[in-house]
Amino acid sequence: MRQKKKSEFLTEVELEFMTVLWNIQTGSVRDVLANLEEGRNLAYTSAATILRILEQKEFVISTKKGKTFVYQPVLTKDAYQARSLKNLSEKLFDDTPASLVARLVDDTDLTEESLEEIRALLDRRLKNGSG
Amino acid sequence: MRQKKKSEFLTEVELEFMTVLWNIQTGSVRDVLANLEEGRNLAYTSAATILRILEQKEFVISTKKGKTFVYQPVLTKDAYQARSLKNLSEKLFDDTPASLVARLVDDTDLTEESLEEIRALLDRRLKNGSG
DNA sequence: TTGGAAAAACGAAAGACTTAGTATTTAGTC
DNA sequence: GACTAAATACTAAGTCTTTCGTTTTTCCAA
Repeated sequence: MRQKKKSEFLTEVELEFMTVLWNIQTGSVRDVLANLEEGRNLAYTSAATILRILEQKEFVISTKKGKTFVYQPVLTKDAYQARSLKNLSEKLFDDTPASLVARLVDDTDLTEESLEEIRALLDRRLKNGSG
Repeated sequence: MRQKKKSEFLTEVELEFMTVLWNIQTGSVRDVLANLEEGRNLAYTSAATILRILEQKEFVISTKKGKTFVYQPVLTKDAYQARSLKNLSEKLFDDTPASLVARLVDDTDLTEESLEEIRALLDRRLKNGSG
């Protein structure tokens, strides 16, 4: 027997939709549909269903403008990024963020610039303490 | 005959099982079951099913020892970590690893030690070039 | 050689995800 | 107030995930 757990994370399609909403900030079903990537042919009703589900899961809220619902993210992209990273770190990196960064700089083909950039922001963070 | 689409990523339970296998390196259904976290009560047949699915998806291979199958990861943990990070970076960080690290050091409560450690390995990586 | 225990094979059930069709409601127009 | 176009609500099909029960196979010991 499996109890319904409050889903903390977005499914694939949900993330796709939230990404659009994070970009356009606010929009109707048609707006979101129009901002999906080229070649994505999704029925209007499918998009409406996804948005309704996102509202059920409290990732977005809607307000009625005329006869149209306008959707807006509740969770910021930054917050969801942080949540996802925390989860990945816990589940796959033994809750050791340093090892996550190690894997990132070892196995992804990062440019020298990216590496410098990363170090620079670490330096800033270490100087400004607050930790 | 349509062959089943093999997914590139592990589901929740699959990851749980792979984590055990990455630890013990090789093991039977009973071995894996015994190494799940305390309090996880899963039927033998459930564990067997998960391992069968993992084999179907080619995350593990099995060899027969007497009447028992012994399972072994095909994909290393390192490789799967890299794959997951690449995916997260693409899907949620606009394919910009630096912004991923930025989020990590900004929003996760990292200890000073973690930060130092991360910078240290960046320094090593920058000195040893190899990029 | 056969009986029994352990393992594997098979598949079912419940829920979640994705997609979309049909039905109903609604805002504005005449 | 009735009509119409557009939006929302409802529902369903098909697949995947997670769990586990039932049936079949397999090895070994008596």
